[in-house]
Amino acid sequence: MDTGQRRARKKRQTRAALVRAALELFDAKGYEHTAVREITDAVDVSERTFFRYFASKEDLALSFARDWTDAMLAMLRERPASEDPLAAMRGAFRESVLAEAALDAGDAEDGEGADGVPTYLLVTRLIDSTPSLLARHLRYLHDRDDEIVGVLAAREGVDPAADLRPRILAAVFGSLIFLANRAWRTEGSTSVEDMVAAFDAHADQFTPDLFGHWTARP
Amino acid sequence: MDTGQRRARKKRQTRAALVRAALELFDAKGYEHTAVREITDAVDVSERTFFRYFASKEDLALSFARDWTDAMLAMLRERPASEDPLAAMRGAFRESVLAEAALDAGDAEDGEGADGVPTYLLVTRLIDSTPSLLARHLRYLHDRDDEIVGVLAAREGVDPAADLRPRILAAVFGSLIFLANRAWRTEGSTSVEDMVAAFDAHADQFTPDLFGHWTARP
DNA sequence: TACGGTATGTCAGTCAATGACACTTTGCAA
DNA sequence: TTGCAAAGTGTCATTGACTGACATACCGTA
Repeated sequence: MDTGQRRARKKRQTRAALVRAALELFDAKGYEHTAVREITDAVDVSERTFFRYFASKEDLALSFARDWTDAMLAMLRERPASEDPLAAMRGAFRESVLAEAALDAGDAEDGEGADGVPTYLLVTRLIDSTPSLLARHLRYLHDRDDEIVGVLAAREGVDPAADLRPRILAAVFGSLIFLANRAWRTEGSTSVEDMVAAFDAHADQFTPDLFGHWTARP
Repeated sequence: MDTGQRRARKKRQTRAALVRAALELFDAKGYEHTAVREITDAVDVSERTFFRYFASKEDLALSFARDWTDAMLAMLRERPASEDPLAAMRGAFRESVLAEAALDAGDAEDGEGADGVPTYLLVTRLIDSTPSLLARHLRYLHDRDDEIVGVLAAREGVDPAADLRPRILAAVFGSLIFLANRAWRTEGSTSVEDMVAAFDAHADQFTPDLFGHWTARP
């Protein structure tokens, strides 16, 4: 249906230019203080065009989160059945983060993001520091939880409507990602490997002694 | 500082009138299709006044959620130390929901909400069916998780910065509430007791067999 | 009663988002 | 090559949430 090459390429370019300009502006002056107008001026397209590419300003800011979630779900589906649910999610997380980071390094033609900062970090920081974006992002994750639940339930052969375990695990997973991300950024690292390590350290803490009364841990 | 009685009373009245009018309109025509203007017209105040009472339209819609969270936290703090964390949260949930429902029944001068529908149900339904509200609500809960974590950690004497158990439990708690709420509404009940029962049924499923591979449950 | 502070109204303006319509470019076929 | 239809874009007008500045009405108190 869309055999046209030049046309498709131009679209991709415009879209990429909008995202790039937007992220730079967001990083420089903050999300709230960046008007759509400024973004479109930087790329020299009309404001109307912006909204033909993105449903909203938030939509643009979260486009990376969407890509990552897609990747993570794809990885999760491919995990061997021998892994238990938690192990599968940990594996899927690791693989998807590394894959996205590689992609990012790939199309970083003249230095990533503003200067040397990987997009993954840029976007995470942006979301976590912008209340309205954080809200949208949480809802987005919440929406996609259903898919995670579906995959986990299928893997383990349980009924997701009656058995809450997949649902609970998905919720916990989301929390762990959030906390690990924040911890990672606090430590000031920009390496994706460190991010994955931070996640693993957090996931290690998710153990059965969560139930009953708690006693101090080693 | 504010000994004036008439003044304070009028403020409360205006605020209550705005909330009441808003909820009725939201219920009748939906959140998105209700303009702030319509709400203020119904109460006969200026649009500017609305924004002096509420930071945003969303702020008004979520004011009940705030009240409930306050109540739930207060209850949680009062739970006996003998209860393990999960039991304490279950108790706090039950008590706070029943308390808020009683409050609601109290000031429902001429029939609750639109007609006989308890505010708790009205608001829950509204949030769950309005994407932008759901987003804000999720962020709100996320923000207040810190407080829950603090209480749980203090109860059990663990360090919330190093020990993730309180955090994870708070996240799971949020999920359980959501799911129980939805299940309850699906069943068509408007009784708060049923809501509490639904929550308990869900919480019962949160057990240590969450770890490792899953086997079918009885 | 007069004063000071607080609640409210009015007005103008910003910004995100959407619909309607016109114009230009591109892909493809006669 | 020409010509047409679709896709992409621009322009304009409009709605609706929200904010700041300033004026006005109101209440509690000296």
